[in-house]
Amino acid sequence: MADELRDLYYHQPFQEDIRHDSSMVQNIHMLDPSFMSYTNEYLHGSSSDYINNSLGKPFGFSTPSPFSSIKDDHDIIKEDVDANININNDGVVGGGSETPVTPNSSISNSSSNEAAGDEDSNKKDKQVKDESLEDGEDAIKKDKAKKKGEKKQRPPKFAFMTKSEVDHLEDGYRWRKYGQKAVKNSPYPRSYYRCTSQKCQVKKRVERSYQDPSIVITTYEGQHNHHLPSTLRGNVARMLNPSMLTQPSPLMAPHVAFHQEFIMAQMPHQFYGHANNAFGNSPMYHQNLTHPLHNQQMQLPPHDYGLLQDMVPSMFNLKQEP
DNA sequence: CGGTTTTGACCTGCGC
DNA sequence: GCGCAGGTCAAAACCG
Repeated sequence: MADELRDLYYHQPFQEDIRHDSSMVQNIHMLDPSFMSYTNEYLHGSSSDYINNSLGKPFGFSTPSPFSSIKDDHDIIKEDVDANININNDGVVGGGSETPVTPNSSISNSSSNEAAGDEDSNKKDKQVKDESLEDGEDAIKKDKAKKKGEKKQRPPKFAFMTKSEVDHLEDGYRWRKYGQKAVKNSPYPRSYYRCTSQKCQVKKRVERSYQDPSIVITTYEGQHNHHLPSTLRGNVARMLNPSMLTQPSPLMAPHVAFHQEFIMAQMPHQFYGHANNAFGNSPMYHQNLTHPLHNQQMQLPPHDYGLLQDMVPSMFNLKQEP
């Protein structure tokens, strides 16, 4: 399993910056809670191992070419889903024995994160119940009782790193910042955002790597249950239009203030399965694709958009429509 | 004026 | 039980 997962999804736009370490790659998976603990451990600076191990190789890219390694979209999806099933059932990532073991073990971090997710989910539940029940306290008590008895499922998460001068990267959705916290061992704070759409509980965390301040780490949690805001939709769609892959994009214009490059991304099928996901519409991805430095390797045959097509199927469908 | 950001307080879980 | 860290709340400030 670990071998199968290896080399999938991992893009390596900065080969000069990111050292290969496939032994780490196989321990990472976007939808895997263990992976999240991994990212926490290695990116959030909660462990000294972050300092020792992650410099220059936090995600251990092992694939020379972003797309050449992607043999078949369907295979990837299948493997991805299978991996998630295993991960969710076992609670341990495949090849877990190779998961970095640190004083703050990934397991403990995972449980911590999971607890946080549970907490958050419970709060959401609380809010919903408070709205539906007149006796809010009873609802809270019930939730607390429920919380002790059973383990709630975490919403899927995935994280990626982007080289950017701006913290909050435009991804086509509207976000409201609801918190900011100082990150231990990091001079850079972590910001918490929530999708502004009603009933959409997608959240994201944004923080800057203190190892490389030019890198922004974005973690999405949940799945959008709505379409892109209409005002943004056109721009995003245009940005993701495959015909633009080898052409200058509006975002690539010289006047664009920031330069951001996609350093790492994993696209769990659950996320890019439909167009209305947080990542599939990310202009960051597009920018990476269109970056002059990467144009060569990013140029794709017109008939095969590979991962991009999988990420934003509706965009491709759109193109076919009159 | 409505939406967003800021920021200190609060809550929760975990490790010791 | 206590302290710490992560995450969230919510009032005030800010902004277009």
